[in-house]
Amino acid sequence: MPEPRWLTEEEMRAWLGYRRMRNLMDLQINRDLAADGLSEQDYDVLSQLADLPDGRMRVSELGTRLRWSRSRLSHHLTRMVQRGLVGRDEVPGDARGAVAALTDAGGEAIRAAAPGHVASVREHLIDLLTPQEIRVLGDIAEKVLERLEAT
Amino acid sequence: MPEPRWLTEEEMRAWLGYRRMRNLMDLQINRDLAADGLSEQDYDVLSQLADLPDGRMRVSELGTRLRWSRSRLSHHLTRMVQRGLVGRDEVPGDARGAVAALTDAGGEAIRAAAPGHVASVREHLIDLLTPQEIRVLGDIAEKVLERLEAT
DNA sequence: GCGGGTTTGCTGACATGTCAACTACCGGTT
DNA sequence: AACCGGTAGTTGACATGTCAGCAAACCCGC
Repeated sequence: MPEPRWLTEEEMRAWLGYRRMRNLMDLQINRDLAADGLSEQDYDVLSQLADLPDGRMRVSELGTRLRWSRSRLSHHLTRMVQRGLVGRDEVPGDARGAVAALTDAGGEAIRAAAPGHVASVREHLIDLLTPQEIRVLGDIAEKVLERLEAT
Repeated sequence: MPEPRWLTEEEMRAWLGYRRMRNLMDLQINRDLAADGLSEQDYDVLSQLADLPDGRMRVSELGTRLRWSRSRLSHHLTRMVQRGLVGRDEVPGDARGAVAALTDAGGEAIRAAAPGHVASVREHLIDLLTPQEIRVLGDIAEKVLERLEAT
C-alpha cells in the first residue's frame, strides 16, 4: 500500500474545525431550542409538516425530504406521537403506508419556537459570517451531498 | 415582540445544507471507519494520545483539547478501557485526577485505521473542494468557535 | 489546621440514532 | 391464482451523548 496522502495543515484546520463546530454549535443551538420544549429533530419534522396546507405528509416522503433513515424517522415519530406533536394515520389505497399529521399542539409548538430558533441560528452561525462565507458554505454542502446522493 | 428576521434564501440554503451534510457525510465517514473497528470518537481520543511520545494524557487536558464535556469523556473512556484501547491510571500528586494511557492495542488500532480514515475524509469532503473552499470552511469554523468559546 | 468554594471525575436516567431483522403489502409475471 | 422482487414501516439490541447530581480532593485565606 502506498503512503496515504495525509492532510495538509490547511486541510486539517478545515476538518478539525468542522468537527469542533459541529460539536459545540449544534449543542448550543439545541440547548436554545430545548428551552421551548423541542429538539432540532422535532423542529425539522414539524417545519416540514407546517409548510403544507393540511399538515399531512406521507412518511416516506418526509424521510426523503429530511434525508433520514426509515428507522430513524420511525423511532422519532413514535416519540413525537407519544408527546402529542403529530399523529400517525393510515394511507387510503396503500395498507403499508403511513401519514404523519400535524396536531394542534404540534402546530402551536413550532409557531412558539420558530422566532427563538431563527435567532439562535443567526446568533451562533449566520450573523457571524459574511455573505460570501454563507454562499461558500452552501456550495460546500451542495457538493458533498451531490456526491453522497449520487445513485 | 418584533417580527423575527427570518432567514433569506441564501442563508436557508447554507443552514439546511450544513445540517444535511452533517447527517449524511458524518454517517458515511463513520461507517468507513467502523470497518476498522473504531468510531470517530475513538479515533479522536486515540490520535490525541498517539501524538505524545509516552501516549499518556491527563483526562482534563484531553477534554479541553477535544472540547468534550467531562461526562462525555468519562463515559467514552469507560467504553474504551473495556475494549482495551486505553488504560486509566492514577495521577501522582492529585488523587482526584486520572490519566488516559494508550495501550499497545490502541496504538495498533489507530495505526491500522489512519490511512483508511484519511482516505475517507478526502473522498467525502476535502477532495471535493477547491483550496479556497477549504480555507473558507476553516474560517467559518474559527469564527463560530471563537464566539462559543469566548469566556 | 479548618472551613468553604472550586476542580476533577464518575454515575444514573434518559434521548437519540445505527444496524439488522422482520412483517406486511404492492404489482407485475407466469 | 400462486409467485417474487421491491417497497413501507416497525422493532429490538446496542452505542453514544446530554444533563443533573454526587463524592472526593485541592487550595487559599483566616
